[in-house]
Amino acid sequence: MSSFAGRMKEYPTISLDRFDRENLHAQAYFLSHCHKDHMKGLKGPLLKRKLQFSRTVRLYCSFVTKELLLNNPKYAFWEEYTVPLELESPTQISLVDEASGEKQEIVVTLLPAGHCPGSVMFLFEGCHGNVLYTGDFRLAVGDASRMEQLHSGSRVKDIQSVYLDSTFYDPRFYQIPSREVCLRGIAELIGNWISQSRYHVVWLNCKAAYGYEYLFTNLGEEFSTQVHVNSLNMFKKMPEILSYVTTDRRCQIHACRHPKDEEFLQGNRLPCGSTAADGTPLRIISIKPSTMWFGERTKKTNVVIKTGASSYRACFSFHSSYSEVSFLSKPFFLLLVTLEELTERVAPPVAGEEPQVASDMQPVGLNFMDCTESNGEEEDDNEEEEGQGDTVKNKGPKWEDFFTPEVLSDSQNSQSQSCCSVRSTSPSRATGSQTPELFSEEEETPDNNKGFSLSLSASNHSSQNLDSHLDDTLILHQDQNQTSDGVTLQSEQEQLSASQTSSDFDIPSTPESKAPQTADLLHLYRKLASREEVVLREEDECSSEDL
DNA sequence: GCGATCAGCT
DNA sequence: CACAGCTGATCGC
Repeated sequence: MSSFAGRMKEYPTISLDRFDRENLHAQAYFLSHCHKDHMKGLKGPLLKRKLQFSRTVRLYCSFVTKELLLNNPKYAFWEEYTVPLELESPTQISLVDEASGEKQEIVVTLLPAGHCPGSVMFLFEGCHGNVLYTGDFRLAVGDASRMEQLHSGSRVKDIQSVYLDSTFYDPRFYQIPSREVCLRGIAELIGNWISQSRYHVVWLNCKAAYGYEYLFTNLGEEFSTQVHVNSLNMFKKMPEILSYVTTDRRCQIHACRHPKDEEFLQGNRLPCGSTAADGTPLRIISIKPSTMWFGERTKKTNVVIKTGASSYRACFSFHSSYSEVSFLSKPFFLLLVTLEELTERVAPPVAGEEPQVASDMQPVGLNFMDCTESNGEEEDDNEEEEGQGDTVKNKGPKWEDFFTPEVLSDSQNSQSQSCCSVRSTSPSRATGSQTPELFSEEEETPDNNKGFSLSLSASNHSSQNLDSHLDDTLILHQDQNQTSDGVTLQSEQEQLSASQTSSDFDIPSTPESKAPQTADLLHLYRKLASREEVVLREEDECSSEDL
């Protein structure tokens, strides 16, 4: 369940994915996707009442999310207060303090999150800096690098904080087979089964949540059929899904549900009650989509596993794996703090006081490059993200692509949409520097507004069985990384790139590479921090389109 | 009766 | 192996 409290330190007057408690006072609401654990308080009577008295408070989400939301009668009262936004199109929103009339402008951009239908990430740009709230997401390596809105020209935007779905942000979940691979495995199993006779049917044991639809559409397409589901209502305005689902039970692929579906299966019935046509018993297999992951060094395993005489488990994940998360977050990487602290810091920090670092902070992601099996052939079949793999290894670090002082497109680009010209509280930014203060100046207090923070928040889905460092929010503090423990120092050598844009920060791991030595990293970081040139690829310098 | 919370289950 | 979300018990209002 998501444990994100709903607010970001930079913009505490807006609430995301939480609608209870303090969030009742928000000036604008954002819903990343339509999963219940991100809708806490959304049907609360207090909130409903507040809306009726407000002229300015609105809920912003994608069109699809609005549709799914309003499909549930309990949320129907949101109809007139919900503003759907197009993907990837920056929209200015006024945050109004209705008591004082005070107004603040903020620009929000919705980015596809790949978690479930309608799911988005929110990029906010305003006078308190740029922040990215990912919500839950499943993005493959390379996806984020293709998102124009995260870039200014050829550079990654200066993003102050990333509020990140950390569900699988643990090395244990190093790799989760890609959607394509999982789909292929499932389709093969289904194909082999349903081709045997019309009485051979498949039951997809899916949970009551949005997110399996792409499975239905792809299988529907592959087998020229429709998938039986309980209801079509929510999809009535989504033809691209609607055409692949049906309430007609006479099909071979089912994803219908019933509270007692396991019992039904025992009795050789499908959850919809179907049992036999013209007296011939059905031959039913069940496939349960569930997350399967592979460690850094784990050999590949089949994405479909037989768990019983007629039951299977198939790999399926709504969330990005550790490596996918790492690649996404890398450019923004710096600080980890607990969510509790983050919340505290919504209030002014105590001057001169060191923010408290989570005691269980881990050097996340340190062993990346070391990964992979040794026989070089599995890269390709394992869908390793479009074979960028081999283009990377001999290239120099591209860390500076994101963080060199020269890079500065931001002041021209994103600023133009912001309400304030330049941050006054952040001198280095005021001058246009995007250098993350890897070695923060001593005199600076760990101010909220300064430096980067990677807030692993939004969810502690996996906290139950994992070590505490995974519990919801972790922020990696910039002041930690000069220590020799390697904290955060993992990132830069993966910034290798030979790809088309300098901002292609999503690079698959390189089989031959070794984990960097701490000493080397320190050396490199010191150079970077002192703005020495480390490796520079001229051709990728800012292009004129920035302007 | 309703909401919030939690254990249990899947 | 998780997740998302239900059901049902309990408690407070």
